[in-house]
Amino acid sequence: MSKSASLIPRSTLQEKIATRLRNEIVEGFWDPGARLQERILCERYGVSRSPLRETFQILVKEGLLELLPGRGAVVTRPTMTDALENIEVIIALESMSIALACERAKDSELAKIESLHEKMRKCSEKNDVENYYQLNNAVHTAIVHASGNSAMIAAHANVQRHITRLQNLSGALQEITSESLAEHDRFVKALLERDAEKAAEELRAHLSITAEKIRLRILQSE
Amino acid sequence: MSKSASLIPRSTLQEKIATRLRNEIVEGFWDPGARLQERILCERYGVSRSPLRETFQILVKEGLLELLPGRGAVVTRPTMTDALENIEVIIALESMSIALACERAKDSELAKIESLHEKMRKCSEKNDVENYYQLNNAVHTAIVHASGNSAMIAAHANVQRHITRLQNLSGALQEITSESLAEHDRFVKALLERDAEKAAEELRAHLSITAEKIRLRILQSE
DNA sequence: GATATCAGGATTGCATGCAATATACAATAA
DNA sequence: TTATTGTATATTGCATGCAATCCTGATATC
Repeated sequence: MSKSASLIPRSTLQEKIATRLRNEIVEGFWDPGARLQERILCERYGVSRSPLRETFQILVKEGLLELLPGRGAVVTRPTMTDALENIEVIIALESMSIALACERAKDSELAKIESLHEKMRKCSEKNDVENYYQLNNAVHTAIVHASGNSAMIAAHANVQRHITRLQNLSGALQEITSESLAEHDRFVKALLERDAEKAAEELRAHLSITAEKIRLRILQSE
Repeated sequence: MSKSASLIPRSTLQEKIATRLRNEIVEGFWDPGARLQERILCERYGVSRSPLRETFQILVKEGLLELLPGRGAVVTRPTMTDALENIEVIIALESMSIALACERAKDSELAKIESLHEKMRKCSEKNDVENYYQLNNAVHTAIVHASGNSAMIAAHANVQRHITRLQNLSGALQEITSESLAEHDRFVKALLERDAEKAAEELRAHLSITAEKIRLRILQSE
């Protein structure tokens, strides 16, 4: 009990800055295209340039920043085309996840998903838009977690972040509709019955409709 | 033609270091678990600590390094369990990609894939293991590119890297077998016929066999 | 012999310094 | 006016400095 005194790892400065800056970008505090000057962020977060610049590299990898050599960091500008590409990746990851979840997830995990789904239904009945979105995302995330595959979870989180950001920036992509809820009903039911093929198909169908809506938006804006 | 003189962006030091260090880790020059001391790498690459430390953050995001606060950078130790998780993500991404490619890819792209496939067949006939692996990877990567989805391409590259690394570290995961080649034949044929459903199914079947082999290895080693 | 203690040096985390580049703006020319 | 040049300032890219922490190994203790 002597060798390593600090088994509880300290949290690093970059982690903290990354968390703050990431949230501020995803929530729209910094506009897409905005230039992030080092001096200003250093003052804002009360740190020096070294940990800040290391944080920049993290957020570049997350697709939230772009680094222009000699000109510093710029907030990326997510487009509807990006959203469509991301949704297609999400379809791939979530349909695989739900199939794996049917085979592997513990009953308690499935029960948890059902409970989130039911809460979401309540919100839809009360027309509680804010919580509806959050629970919607929570259901999808929970399904990926239920796959028990941490690489899948990481890949999904990376892509999900962009969708969330575009929802924040451009108003919600999805509305509360009875169709959407019915689709959720179907894939959750199949999941609870552990019918992998059906669950994957229903989830794919649900997400494809979102993808189709985005395609329409892209056509409109051209 | 005056405002921005440097439209051709300079390459940054971190990029160069990242490329070198990434290759060295993937190719096994630095052992898994090895501690990377800043001073040693600075001398090796002829740079100072600032750009090196920024590079560390990049490779952490790529899953090649781990940063232990106060103790610096350590090369990650990929396991067979990781490989299995990664293969499952690859199944998700590639089966979606091949379906999209059936719908969208240009004839020339499909022809390119066919040509890679045929080259691979030649290597298998000549028992040219080295090139067989490379072409095998090239076929899979080309299919993802043919999806025309850059988010998919990026996600796939991230995961593929780990598989490649584990192949380098632990000897090849796949051998040249007539079955494996026959599987390739089947999904390439379906792709050329633009039969999305069949192509996805055949590719999934092919990759699932790799996954199964990894599962066996995991069981053996326990 | 095994474990604990504790300097001393090495190494990291963060701050700062310096030169090169980019930006902003005023003066000038077309 | 609009475009162009020159210059001062701001900003970035990389190097270095300093204090806190970690590691090593020599000594002490059981």
